Amino acid sequence: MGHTHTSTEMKLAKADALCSQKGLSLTPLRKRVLELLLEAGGPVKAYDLLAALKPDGTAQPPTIYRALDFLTQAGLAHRVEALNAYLACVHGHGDEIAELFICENCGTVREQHAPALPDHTPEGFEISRSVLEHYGRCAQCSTT
Amino acid sequence: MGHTHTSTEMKLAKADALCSQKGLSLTPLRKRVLELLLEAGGPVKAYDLLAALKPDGTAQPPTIYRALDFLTQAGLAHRVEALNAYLACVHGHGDEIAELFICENCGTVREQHAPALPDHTPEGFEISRSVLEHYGRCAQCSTT
DNA sequence: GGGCGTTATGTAATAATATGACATCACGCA
DNA sequence: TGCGTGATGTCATATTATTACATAACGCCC
Ligand SMILES: [Zn+2]
Ligand SMILES: [Zn+2]
Ligand SMILES: [Zn+2]
Ligand SMILES: [Zn+2]
Repeated sequence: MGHTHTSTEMKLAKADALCSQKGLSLTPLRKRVLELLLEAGGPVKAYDLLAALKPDGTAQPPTIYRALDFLTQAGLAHRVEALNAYLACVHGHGDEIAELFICENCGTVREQHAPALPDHTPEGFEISRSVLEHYGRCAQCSTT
Repeated sequence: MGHTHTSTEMKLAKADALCSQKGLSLTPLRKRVLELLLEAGGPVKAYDLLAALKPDGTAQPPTIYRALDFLTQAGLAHRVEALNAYLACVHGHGDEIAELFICENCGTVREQHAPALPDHTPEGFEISRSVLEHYGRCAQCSTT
């Protein structure tokens, strides 16, 4: 059994624990979608996930969008806004939020934490959600 | 003649100047789209712009997407990724990039500058474009 | 065990957003 | 004038996402 597979299983187990702790139910369908995201190791489009769920094409869009909504709400995945794609979250976030560095050459995404309150937030503005995405070339791709 | 109108005209004149300086041509169509964005004073959807361009519904999508591409390339407008909407840029950016604070209650957007190189950028990552959007409640809407 | 509310899923239809491909037009320039 | 280039017009289609309603699964009370 390869390393990736084992790692995926561990992450799924962690997700299970996190969900039951929060009173959320990580159903087989939702878990399967998270597994697909983890296996992909990068951003995946909703319709690609849909096709992977049911290769015969019988799964309908709401199936995948509902699962993705759940996962993003639960903090187990992020939506990459400028790609219309979804990404498994690689580490729980507390107060901090996700900041993504997306390589346009090789497609890899590096996820980091960023402070919930950016510098120079306008006086009185209450942030409920932030989108922090940087596009460019990763170190690997820059040198070639 | 009201203040808003005058201000829009001034901004259009500035845009004209900026374009000729850069060797870009702010054609009537492109200028009209920018004018619509300026008049709206906030994010507008592509198909709404399209409808405004030709209320009889004869304008086709590529018309508006091409104009928006031009305006965003020229730095005269921004795409608000998480809204699928477009926004006139209220001030030229040099090296700095746009950071948007979007009120989900009243729809107003506050645009600020942010440094092109965020803290903790991964070693060697070359950023070509960043998306910085914060959603929440503005000061006005927080107090009510 | 039988009703019953709640949550999750299945399914069909459609809406909303965006692009590709090719024709035509306008304009500067040899 | 003829040509090359950039801009626009137009038709078709692709991609992304939601609404609405039916069904299923499950716990809970009786
Ligand atoms: Zn994350
Ligand atoms: Zn790369
Ligand atoms: Zn701007
Ligand atoms: Zn507000």
